[in-house]
Amino acid sequence: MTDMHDIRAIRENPQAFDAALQRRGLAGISEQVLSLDSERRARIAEAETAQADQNRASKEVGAAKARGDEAEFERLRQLVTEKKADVSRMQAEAALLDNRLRDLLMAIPNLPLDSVPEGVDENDNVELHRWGNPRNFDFTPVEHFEIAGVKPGMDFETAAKLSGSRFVVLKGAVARIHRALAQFMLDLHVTQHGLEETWTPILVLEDMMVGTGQLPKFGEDSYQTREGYWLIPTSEVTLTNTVHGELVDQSTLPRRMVAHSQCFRSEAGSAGRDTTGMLRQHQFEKVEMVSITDAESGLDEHARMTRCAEAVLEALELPYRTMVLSSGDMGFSARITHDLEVWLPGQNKYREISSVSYCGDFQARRMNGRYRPEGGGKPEFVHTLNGSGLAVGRALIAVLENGQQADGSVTFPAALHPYLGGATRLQADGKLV
RNA sequence: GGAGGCGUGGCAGAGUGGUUUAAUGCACCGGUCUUGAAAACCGACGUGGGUGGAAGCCCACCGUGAGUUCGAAUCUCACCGCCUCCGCCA
Repeated sequence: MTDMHDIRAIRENPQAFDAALQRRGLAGISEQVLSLDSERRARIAEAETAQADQNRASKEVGAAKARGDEAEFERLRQLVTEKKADVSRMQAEAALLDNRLRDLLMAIPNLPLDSVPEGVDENDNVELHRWGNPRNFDFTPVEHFEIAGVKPGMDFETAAKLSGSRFVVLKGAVARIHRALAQFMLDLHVTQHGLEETWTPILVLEDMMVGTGQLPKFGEDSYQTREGYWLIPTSEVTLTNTVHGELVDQSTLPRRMVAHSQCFRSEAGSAGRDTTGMLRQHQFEKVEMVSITDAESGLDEHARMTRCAEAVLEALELPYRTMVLSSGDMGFSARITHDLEVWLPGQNKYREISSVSYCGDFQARRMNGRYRPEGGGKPEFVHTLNGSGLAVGRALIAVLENGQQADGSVTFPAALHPYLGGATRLQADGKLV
């Protein structure tokens, strides 16, 4: 079976496994895992012994038939039939236990690294550093959807008519700024950070959602089509699963990719949260980075990817702080996560705009993505990382709120000017100039 | 939507009921040769699981799962995925 977790590691050090889960606020489960595991192995051993007997008898049957010994042939035939029943029964028992173990392990999240701060939720996240200083406003800054120049281009009413709540229609200048942001980010990562521009499907087979960890546990958070396709909640799903079932040469690592895609989330557990504005939508755009690396360079790659995301905010002159998530606030597949929180003057707080996670071999195990070490040797699981660079809708919010002026206009960071046809600001009447 | 085809090791590709312990080639690895390299030659070379100090031994795996059979990569059925042609369509 393909292990979702390293069963050998759990056998060798069940305390460490439980301790890691407890840091996530989960009960220790190694006892249950190991009892299933040892039971399963016992059944396997029995089944294999019986199978070996059957195989031996089967071979002798052929020989007896060949030399015309009918009596011996009949006797052995009988024996094989009996053994076969034994094997079949024992294998069924083993398979049952194997499936139960698999189901159990499938639902267990990745283990936090030791460096992850202990905590139960976002209040225990630890700030690593800040960049930039929030502006001093000589007026009271408002939220993005309240800015005079933004209002004509951000239409929640029409979107609600078309699609219900948590959707938006962007028009005119606002739509263009949104597009400009995505293009700018993509260009930055491709030309400055060496990531490979990638365009992927946004409908995927169920297996891919299992591979990155959305399934089987979090099906409620995503959308599925009548045909069985899943709409990706992030292009982490497609980019990471490019190595699904693959055995690649180590020399091709690291593989650094970036994609700009639509993302779809049902926000099932977010009722009542961020209901105004376009902070939390069912459909949004994101520029996503993914790295496929080997076991040795995973953590260095994490630092690098975090820098790639930070660089976007710095280029856009948006004040932010970099957090390391506490053990209780991390996502299912992550071993460690850096969140970038951008300053939103309208809310007077820092809000998540990027999340950069190192997943170790967790996702690779689920999708059986491996590499052949240089110089030969046994295949090893790749290590995977993903990070937003950045969420486009939230970047739009940040640019609008941080650039807002007393008269309801918005000034843009210089990096964006070329992407806006040279425009430097959004007037209070909604026009770009 | 209609019709047909295909799924074998990292890759390519044999194999249609029993010496398949899965041929062969390429790639990778070790070596010989060479000033060095290439070529050539020699050798090793699938994945997972169980067991065991170790060497080893055993089991499974030819998309997945059932079935037929003394015996299945090979036959049957279902499912999954891929491809081609036609139709429709950005």
